[in-house]
Amino acid sequence: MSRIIKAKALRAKRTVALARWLLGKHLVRRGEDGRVVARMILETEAYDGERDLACHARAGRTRRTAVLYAPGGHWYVYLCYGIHEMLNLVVGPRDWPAAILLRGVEGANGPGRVTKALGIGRALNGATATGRASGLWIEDRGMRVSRRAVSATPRVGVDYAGAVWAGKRWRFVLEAPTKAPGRPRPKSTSAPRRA
DNA sequence: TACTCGATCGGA
DNA sequence: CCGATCGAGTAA
Repeated sequence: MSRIIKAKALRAKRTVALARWLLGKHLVRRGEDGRVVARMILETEAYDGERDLACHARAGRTRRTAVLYAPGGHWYVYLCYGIHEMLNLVVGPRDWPAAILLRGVEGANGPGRVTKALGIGRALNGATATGRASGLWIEDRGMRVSRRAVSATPRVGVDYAGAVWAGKRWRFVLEAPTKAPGRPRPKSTSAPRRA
């Protein structure tokens, strides 16, 4: 079972909830040669609105941030540190600038490595993320993610945003699904429940 | 036009 | 820890 994520789904929930929801979905890339590669999304980060001082839209609408104001379902790709391409999924309704940075997928840990691994560059900036047309989309392949398999931490590299915004735990990490039988359930010690 | 500084990474 | 490397944003 495998279905392409539709724009509607990317506009219904709030940005932070979507960042968590994307964990376990698959980033699917069709290359020039027609080969299709799918990697499970393992790490995301939410950027939400002009008020969010870590978000590129903090300075409002500019040539670069224009795509963030598009309705959810487009790609936002930009160059960071002059070297690394960063892949973001624009989410939310039109005119609410928000995006989710894809920081990690199976086999690629780190936003710069994700794009390098899948051959993603700025040519995809503004392209649709909700269909095969752009060669890059997201699929739900039925992976179920339990709440406790996800950890939430502060976003990386945004100290400049100040304590309040840098402190938001808007980075979500899915611990790699393990096939092996889980560790034996910790024997519930018969210790008293309360002191 | 002249600056400054990054949503990072790999190597010393 | 440091340098790479370049475009967006800002000030002038």
